[in-house]
Amino acid sequence: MPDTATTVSAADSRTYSISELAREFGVTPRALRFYEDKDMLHPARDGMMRVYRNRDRARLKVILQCKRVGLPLADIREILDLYGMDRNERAQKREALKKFRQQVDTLHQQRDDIDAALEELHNGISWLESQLAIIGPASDEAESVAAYEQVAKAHMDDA
Amino acid sequence: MPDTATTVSAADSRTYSISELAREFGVTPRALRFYEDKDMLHPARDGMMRVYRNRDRARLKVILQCKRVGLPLADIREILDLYGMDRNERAQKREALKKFRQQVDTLHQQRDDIDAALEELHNGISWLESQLAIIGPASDEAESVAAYEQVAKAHMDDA
DNA sequence: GTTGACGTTGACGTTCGCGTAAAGATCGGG
DNA sequence: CCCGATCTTTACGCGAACGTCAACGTCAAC
Repeated sequence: MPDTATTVSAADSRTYSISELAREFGVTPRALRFYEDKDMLHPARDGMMRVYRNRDRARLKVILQCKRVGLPLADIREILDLYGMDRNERAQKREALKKFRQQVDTLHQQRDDIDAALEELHNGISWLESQLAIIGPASDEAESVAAYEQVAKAHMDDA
Repeated sequence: MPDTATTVSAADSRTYSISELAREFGVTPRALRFYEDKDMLHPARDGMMRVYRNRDRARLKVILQCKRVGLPLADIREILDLYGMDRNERAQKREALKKFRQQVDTLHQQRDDIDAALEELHNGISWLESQLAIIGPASDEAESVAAYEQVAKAHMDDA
């Protein structure tokens, strides 16, 4: 089964046009140019046109993985920079590891924020539900506004 | 204990200057003006100066609560608009309830995204750690780059 | 009188990650 | 020879939620 899969597997030394690579990863050519502008990719050139080799393809993969993980492009760039330093890749990896761990922390933080928000939301929801449960007693009286003021105050003062 | 607490409790009919109210809620005056510009607050005027009464204070409280919950200002504005309609507050509350439930869904979605990101991060971290565990065999050989390429490929192809 | 704290209204700047023209080069096909 | 597809660069737009001037008025205090 070598021939049929040739185009897909065989981690090869192909070259890619910008839109080829873009399609493969489900991004737009604009994104690739943008990453290049941010010094995250450095494709070769054939005349004017960008020529992506598998080095660039690998870097793009890293970029997109890091993006999925929520890292800002600036941080991703630093990580990629470290990978280019060739010599002391241990320091590089330690740096990347550091950033990853930081990102774990911030993600945990964000998750806690979301959980807190969800709690507040559930409070608000059950309050609204209780309000709606009171089928509508003296709702046509103009004092309903003042009533809201009162209830809202009681509700919010402990929040 | 009525006198001492007079300034704090006694849900009163005070008036607030913009910076008073801002300080009380830990936001900047600019934010309050911004909310007003977005028709979320409608303070009275004494000449040029904004005069906030407890109605506005309550609305601000709602705004900040909704913000904490992650609602965009546009949605918060709609919720506040509904509260102003006086008559049919049941429809209003149902609308708010709807938005709250929607927000619950999006927050759950975001949490799942974060969890997925955390998983990927943990994978990346343990990969980096394993790389660092190999105390550093032929790291001075120039082939370390190619080695990275290979390992990275193996790592990323299943991701 | 003048200083300083507070208020006002514009209006442009910021951050992020691209999208979206605009205007042109280059290439193969019909 | 022109068409359409694909590539290039430059550059402005966007959306969210304000920040940060600028330039000015107003007030009590010293």
